[in-house]
Amino acid sequence: MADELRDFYYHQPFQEDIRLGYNNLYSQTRVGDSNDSSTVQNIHMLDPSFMSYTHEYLHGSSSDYANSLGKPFGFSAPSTPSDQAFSSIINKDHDVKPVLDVINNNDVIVGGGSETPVTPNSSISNSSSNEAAGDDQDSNKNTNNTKKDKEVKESLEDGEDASKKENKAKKKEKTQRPQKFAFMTKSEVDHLEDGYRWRKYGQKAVKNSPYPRSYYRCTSQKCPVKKRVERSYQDPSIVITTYEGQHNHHLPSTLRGNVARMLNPSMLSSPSPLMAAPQAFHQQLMNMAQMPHQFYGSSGFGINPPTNSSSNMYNQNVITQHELHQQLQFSPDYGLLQDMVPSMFLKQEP
DNA sequence: CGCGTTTGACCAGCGC
DNA sequence: GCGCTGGTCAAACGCG
Repeated sequence: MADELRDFYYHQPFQEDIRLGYNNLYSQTRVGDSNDSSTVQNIHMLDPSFMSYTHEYLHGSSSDYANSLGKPFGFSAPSTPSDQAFSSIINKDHDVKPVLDVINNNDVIVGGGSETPVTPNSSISNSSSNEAAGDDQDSNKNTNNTKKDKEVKESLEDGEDASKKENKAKKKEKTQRPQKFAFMTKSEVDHLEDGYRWRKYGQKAVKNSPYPRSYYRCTSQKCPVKKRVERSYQDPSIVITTYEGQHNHHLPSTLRGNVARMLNPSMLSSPSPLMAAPQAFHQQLMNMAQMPHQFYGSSGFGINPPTNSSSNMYNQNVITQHELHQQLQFSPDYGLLQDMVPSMFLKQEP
């Protein structure tokens, strides 16, 4: 995994946030960099299906929600003895925390923020949302921005050869941009059950980490989805999972039952707004991801957007819980938003 | 026997 | 060109 991505992970406090209904379901949208005036824009949740799936993991779901997304979730199989344990795992032991949308066609999301990496070798680069991140096959090459910029610059200066280079670069960009979605999970289990079947095809030692990284491929025929799983060396209780690509098939029927059972709302102790308005929730997430400024600034919630390149939303763009509650109460989506607003935006009141 | 894991080898990209 | 690193391959192996 990229140093910058890893560093980004490692600098996110993994908060045990029980204030919010959706434990640790954060939309982390770091914006800007102290040395880069270009803020990260067009932030996406990347793979809506996975996003919803993650959410379902934590809080259950209705098949209507899945269907509304056009995704093949048709849970119908009967329960099995393992259901209970599975459910227990999901509901209690695993706090899933979507970290960031790494790549989505035109945008790279790994924001530098004003926090600089602690790791000396690391380089949370100024991941401006320009073409410089185009060759990011592995979300780990944002540090190449300058190089790429230079390349492009030279291309512009060198005539025909230059245009060839440029075309090559563009081609490269287009061909190597699989969707990726990374998140952290607090779990003792490395490979988390997610309803799909995976075959491990590799394992590598991770630089500067005692924990290896495992590579998995979806076992369904012609399904391009891969995932990488590694454990944080700073906090071994955290598993970092990176999904790449989108499933082009249904959930394995043998597993759907378990998942369905696990996600049965009746098993949940507390009702979730998602149950009532899953579509709205999903839309909110997508909106929040794509237009963070609206949520931080112009939404009327009083959350100020990053005003300059050195803004750090973790420190500066926060409001108190009291303020938030006051403001959200006037929103028709209060319940949803209450649960959605990342706790990191909330300044703890004394 | 089928399926999944393990693990050393291999390859490509990148920096020096 | 060389070495390093991340990612993948594929044969061997284990398990039910």
